[in-house]
This record gives sequence, structure tokens and C-alpha cells, in this order.
Amino acid sequence: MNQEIDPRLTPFQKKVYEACRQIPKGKVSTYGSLARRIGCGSAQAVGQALRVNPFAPEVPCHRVVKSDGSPGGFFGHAAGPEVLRKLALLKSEGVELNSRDRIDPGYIWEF
DNA sequence: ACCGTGACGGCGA
DNA sequence: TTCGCCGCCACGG
Repeated sequence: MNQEIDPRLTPFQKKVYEACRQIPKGKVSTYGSLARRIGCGSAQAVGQALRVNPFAPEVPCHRVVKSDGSPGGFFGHAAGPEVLRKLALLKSEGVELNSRDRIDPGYIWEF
């Protein structure tokens, strides 16, 4: 949790992790929403920060999904077994996928 | 300083 | 609805 002692963390990453931390259990947010929250014009850039999140699942980056409801990646992987673990984590928190492997909009938490 | 890359997003076809 | 293209921007080589 002591992010300030790690000089490898950029100020941008700290902002992302800080905002991400506020997403409550049982809810999710999106890369784009998170980006706007911290005043960044690129959801992709947020993804890049979460991609190397050293504080998972303390910083709940598994609660950040794509705007179309598809899961997004996890632990550096855009697809594959890592993503399955992301889904398992979400499920354990009460977030389920619909019949088309999308997360229902109702789970999205607004800052 | 330049350039390719990527856990994204929106829009048109 | 799905697919491709392009714009986005932080980072590392």
C-alpha cells in the first residue's frame, strides 16, 4: 500500500490507483470513466497503468471493465486464463455476466 | 526526442 | 450486431 516508497510509480499511476481504490465491492467502473475522473483523455492510458498494477487485488483493478460491458484484461493479459480469474473474482463479489458474456450496466458504479 | 505499443472508446459500414 | 479504423496518451526502448 505504501505507494510513495516506490520510485518506479509515476504520478499518473498513483492517480489511477487512488481512484480505482474507491470502487466498492460488488460494483465496477470502466476505463473511460476512470480516465475522466482523473482528468485524462485516454482510457487506453488508464489501461496501461492498471496493466502493471503492483497492488492487486488491494487496488481492485479487477473492478474495471470495458465500456461495452466486456471484461477487459487482467494481470497484463487481454484474454486467456488471467481474465477468467478476473471474472471469478468479480463473481465472488456478486458481479455476474449476462448471457452474452457482458457485465450488466446496473453494476456500474458512478464516482 | 522519436516511435511503437496497448487491460480503450466511438463511429461508420 | 460485429468489425475495422482511427484518435487517444503514458511509457519504455
